[in-house]
Amino acid sequence: MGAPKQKWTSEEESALKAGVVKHGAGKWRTILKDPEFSSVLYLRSNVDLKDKWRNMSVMSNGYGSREKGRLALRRVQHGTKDDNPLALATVDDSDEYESGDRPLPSSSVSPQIGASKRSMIRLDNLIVEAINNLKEPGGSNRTTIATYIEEQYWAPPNFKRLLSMKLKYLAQTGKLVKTKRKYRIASANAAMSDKKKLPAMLRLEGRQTSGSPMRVDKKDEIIVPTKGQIDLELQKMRNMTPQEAAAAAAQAVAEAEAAIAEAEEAAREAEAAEADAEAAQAFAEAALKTLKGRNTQRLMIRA
DNA sequence: CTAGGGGTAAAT
DNA sequence: ATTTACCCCTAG
Repeated sequence: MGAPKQKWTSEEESALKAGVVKHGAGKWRTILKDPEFSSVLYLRSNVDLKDKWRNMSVMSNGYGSREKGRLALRRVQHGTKDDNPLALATVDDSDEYESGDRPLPSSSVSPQIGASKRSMIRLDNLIVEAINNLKEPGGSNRTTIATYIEEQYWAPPNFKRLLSMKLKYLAQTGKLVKTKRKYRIASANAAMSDKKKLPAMLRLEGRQTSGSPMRVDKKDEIIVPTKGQIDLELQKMRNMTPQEAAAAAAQAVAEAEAAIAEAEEAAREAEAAEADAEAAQAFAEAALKTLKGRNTQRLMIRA
């Protein structure tokens, strides 16, 4: 009935995102068929892709389609659920403080309104993915992480700055542990004030090429797709050559993300909706700019 | 096939 | 209780 449950790995999510950027949202079967992604997504069906994309959209953005009923006022239900995403600001500690010990008071790192987060899960995921995939014993330092992400994806102009900001933030909130300039994913039971929410992505990609005994039902098929939707900007991009489209889309997305982060940084106290609106606008502008202008050469490449 | 509505159930 | 992954079905 339901399903045996198989969490999507970050590789799969990345492949899906890259696939959407490359072929457009909705071309699930094409993405699946693309040798570029099939190595990662061969266990998923076109419907899985569609559903996953739906879930992802619903999460990050407001509501892609499902869960249309509820609105943004999700926080504070019965006292258990108030995570505090934005702990930045307040005290700007001067960078390095190497002692491998972070205090993390057991109660309320900072009061926080905790109502506007909905926007920046992306870079977080990228960082986690980078650390996970780099698999360096003591963790990875900022440069290594930056290099990894830059190689796998398209790096925004101010990426370095963003990354530093993010890293600092993640370390502050205990999602990452910083030791001697290296970052590790926080372990499940460490650095968690109370029972806040934790990354929960430290599973080690348990899926391998060999046929797993379970779940070999009716997967893989191959056919051809037709539609897509994402955004009007991306629609237009589809008329370009695949490479141009990929480059333009990648840049637009990267810039939109940068805009999101900056919007949040600048107006941390503003509503999430506000930031989202700005991001959407930035996205559109970036897309248009890229469209009519230069052909960026950078592409998203996945091995 | 795809979008999207609806649902079950496993994780958290 | 919510989130997440998968399934199913229908209309287009």
